[in-house]
Amino acid sequence: MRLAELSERSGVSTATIKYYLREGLLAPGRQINTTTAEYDEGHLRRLRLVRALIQVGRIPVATAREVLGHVDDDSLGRTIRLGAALWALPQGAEPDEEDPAVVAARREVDRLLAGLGWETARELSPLSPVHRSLVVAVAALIRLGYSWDAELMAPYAELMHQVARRDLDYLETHASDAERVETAVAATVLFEPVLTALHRLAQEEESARRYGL
Amino acid sequence: MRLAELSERSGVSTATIKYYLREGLLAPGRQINTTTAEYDEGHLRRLRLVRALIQVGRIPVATAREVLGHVDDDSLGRTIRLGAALWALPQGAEPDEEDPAVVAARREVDRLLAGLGWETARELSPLSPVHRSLVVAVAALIRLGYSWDAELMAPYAELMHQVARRDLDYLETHASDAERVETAVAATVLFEPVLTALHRLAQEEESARRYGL
DNA sequence: GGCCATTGGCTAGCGGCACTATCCAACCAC
DNA sequence: GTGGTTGGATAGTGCCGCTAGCCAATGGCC
Repeated sequence: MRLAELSERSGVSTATIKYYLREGLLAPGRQINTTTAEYDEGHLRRLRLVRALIQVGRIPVATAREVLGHVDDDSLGRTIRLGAALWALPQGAEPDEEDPAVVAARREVDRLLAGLGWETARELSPLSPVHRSLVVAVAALIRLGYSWDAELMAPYAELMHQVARRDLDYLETHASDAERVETAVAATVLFEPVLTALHRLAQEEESARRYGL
Repeated sequence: MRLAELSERSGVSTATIKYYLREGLLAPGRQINTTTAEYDEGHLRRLRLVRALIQVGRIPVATAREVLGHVDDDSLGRTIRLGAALWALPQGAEPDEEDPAVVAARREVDRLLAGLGWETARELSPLSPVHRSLVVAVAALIRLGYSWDAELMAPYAELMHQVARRDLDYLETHASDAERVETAVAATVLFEPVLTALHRLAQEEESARRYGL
C-alpha cells in the first residue's frame, strides 16, 4: 500500500502522515525507489494507535514519539520496555517543593502508599512521574482548602486498584505476548478517557438520584 | 488587597491576572478610583480555582470562563447551575457518525446504560457531551481492534459509580450550601487527575506483583 | 510640593504546538 | 510522453496561554 492508500484507509491526510514520518512517530515504508515507498498493515495499525494516543489520549506528539520509541526498543525485555513507556507518559509541571501545599500533599501521598502497602510505588516513589503528578493534583486540592488526606484517598485508591486488576486481567486474555507492550500502552492511555467519562456519567446519575433532575 | 498583593499571595504574575480579568475569569476588583482597585479573599480564592482548573485540570481558558460563568449565574437554581457548568466542561472533537467504529461504540454505550439502569444518562443521552466523549473514546478502542462491549464496560461503570457515591458523600459533608456548586465543579475537575494518577500507580503496583519488577 | 511606585487599560508580541500548504525533481503506469 | 504520485524539504497558519511594554492618572511618602 502506498501513501495515498494509507491516508485513505486511516482517514489521516497525507500531509499529516508525512509530518508523523518526519517526527519519527511512524517508521518509513519499504523504499521501492527514490519516489515510492510501500506501507503494510503494521503501518496502518501504528498510525491508528498514534492518532488515538494524540486525539483521544491527548498525548503531545513529542511524548508519543518517546513512548512509542520504548515500545519498539527490542534491546530491552518486555517488563522494562513497558515500564519505560509508561514512565515517559505523564506531562505536567514540576511541583514547587517550597510550596507548603506541595509539602503537605507529598506527606499525605506517602502516608497513603504506606497504608496501602504499595511497596513498589513507595520504593520508586519520589522519582516516579506518576507519583509526582499525584502530588501536584493533591496539592492543588489542598491549596483550595479541601482537606485531602491519606484516609480520604485510601478508598479511592482501593477502587482504582480493583480497576487496575481488571485492566491486567483484560491484558492477559486479549493480547498475545508479542503485542502486549503496545496493548498495555494503549490500555493505559485510552482507558483513561473511558474511565473519566464513566466517572462523570456516574456523578450525573447519582446526583440525579439523590437530588432529582 | 491590591493587584500586587493578589499576585504575591497567589503566585500568579500581575500580567497573568490582568489577562484573566480581561478574559472574564476573574471579577474586577472594587474600583476605588481610576487607577486603584481593591480585591478580597474571594478574588484570591477564585484565582486559585482558576489556576487549578487550567493547570491541573487542563481546562482551556475559554471553557473555564464558560464553566465559571454558570457557577456564578444567580438567576438559576443550584442543580441547574451545576448541570450547566458540568455540561460545559468536556472538550474533544465531534464523533463522525458515518464511521462504523463510532456506530458500534454508540450501540455498546447505549446497551451499557440500559443494562446499568442509568435512566438519567439514557434520557439525556445523545445530547450530553459526556456521553459523546465516552462514545469517542470507545470508538478509538474499537478501531484499534479491542473488543469493547457493554459487558466489558459494566464492571468499570459499577466501580466508577462507587467512586461517584464517595464524591457526593464528600460534597455533602464538606461543603456549605452556598459554595456547593463551586465545590462540585472543583471536585469533578480536580478529582480526575487524582484518580488517573491513582489508576496508574495501581497498575504499576499490580503489574509488579504479578510479573515482578 | 515633589517624586516615584503602582494602578487599570491597552496593544503588540512571543513561543509552542499540531498541523497544512507548496514546491520540487524523480519516477512509474498507462 | 504525459499525468499523477512519491519522498523530501521549507515555510506558513491558527490557536493558545501568556508576557511585555506603554500610558496617563493617582496615591503615599518625605
